[in-house]
Amino acid sequence: MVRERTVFHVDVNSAYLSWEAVWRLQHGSTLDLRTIPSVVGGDAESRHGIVLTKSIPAKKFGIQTGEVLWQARQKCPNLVVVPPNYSLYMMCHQALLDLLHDFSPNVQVFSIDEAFIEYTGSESVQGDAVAAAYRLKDRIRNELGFTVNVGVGPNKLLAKMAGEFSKPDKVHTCWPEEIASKMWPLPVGELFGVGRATTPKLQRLNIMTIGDLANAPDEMLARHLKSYGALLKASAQGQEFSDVGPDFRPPMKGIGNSSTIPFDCDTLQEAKLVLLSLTEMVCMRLRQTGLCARLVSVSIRNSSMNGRGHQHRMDAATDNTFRIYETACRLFGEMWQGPSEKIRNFGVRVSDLSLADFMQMSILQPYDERKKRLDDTLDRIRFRYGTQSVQRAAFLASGIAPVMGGVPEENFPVMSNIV
DNA sequence: TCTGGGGTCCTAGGACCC
DNA sequence: TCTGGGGTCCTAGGACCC
Repeated sequence: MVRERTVFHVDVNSAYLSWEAVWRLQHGSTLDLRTIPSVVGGDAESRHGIVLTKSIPAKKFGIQTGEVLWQARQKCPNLVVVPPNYSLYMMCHQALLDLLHDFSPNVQVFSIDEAFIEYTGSESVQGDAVAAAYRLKDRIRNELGFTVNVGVGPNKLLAKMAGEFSKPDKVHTCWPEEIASKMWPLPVGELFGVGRATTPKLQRLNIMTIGDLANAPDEMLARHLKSYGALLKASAQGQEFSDVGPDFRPPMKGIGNSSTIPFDCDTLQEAKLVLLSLTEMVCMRLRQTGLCARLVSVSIRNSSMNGRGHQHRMDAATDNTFRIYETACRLFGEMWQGPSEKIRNFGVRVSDLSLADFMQMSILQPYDERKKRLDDTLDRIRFRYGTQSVQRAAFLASGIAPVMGGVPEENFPVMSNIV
């Protein structure tokens, strides 16, 4: 049967852990991490000790993604914890992408381990959609060594929901006539868009399953969830109309980096170094994409895990590290209570972006050619020799990294265009 | 024993203008 | 003698995703 529209969703099973397992097997290990209770976890010493990905056996112990490692170990004393290796994951991501592009010209990357494929119109060449989904799944397993789930449906939402039905190494469909039997019995929290905060809200309204949500009165949803209620109800009914395609990527809205530092910061001097370090990374990425920003936001989280943020709209867009750093410092100064408040996490983010080519000259902040040259020089050195190859003198013996935050080698837009 | 990092979108209240 | 109302911008905060 040929459908009006057919979309695939491909999702790597326990991505980081699978990739780690495959790499180890290929490098002489006899132990397959996927077959034992194991997790990829951050470094507890530097206060990054959470579960990033769990194996299926680990899941059976009740271990959850995002959980702190010591809690996970309490649930499973024999838990094997391995550190993350992001460059390996980027390579695996690329390998998967290459294979998907070989399978179809219409691939939309959704995250490091997920992608959509528009299969509409491919039946005449590749045959029945479900059979093709099985071929794709098996080919990934045989050629790359890790398993995926492939969800098949009439739109991106249902394809994605289908991919979740059971794991690993599975193909599932969720066609319109299957929504009631396959999707509606699931707990409402399983629906894309229903998270930690909305689940209890819906449960209080006696909405326990996706089916309950699909049949809930509009007026009640609007009263408790505003416009989000109608969106979620439409999702529960399987309605979603966005396109698949690399061209459909929404333009980038902002660039930010944040970091939990290994110690609690309680001096202005240290705080400013952390802010500079983050600003270096943010601005490097900003200049790399040829953009300038007008809005600077700083966020902090203190030792009690309470967080807040401040933002400032500058008179003119800039990509200059020093200007953005100065703004960030001022914002921090405005919201920090002083040494009594110990800060564990800092974030710097820029938004309200515009093309650097059309950067406005501001009368208040005259364009500073020397600052621009310094930025360009540092960028070139760091691009060639690595981010740690040059550093500002203030960082020497500070114990604070001169450039902080990850550089995503690829931009992963969230499905903001869903609906 | 201690809780990551990268994003996007929506809402609400106050300021300000006409 | 009485105190409108709509629109937009700015800022903070919360929700969601992987």
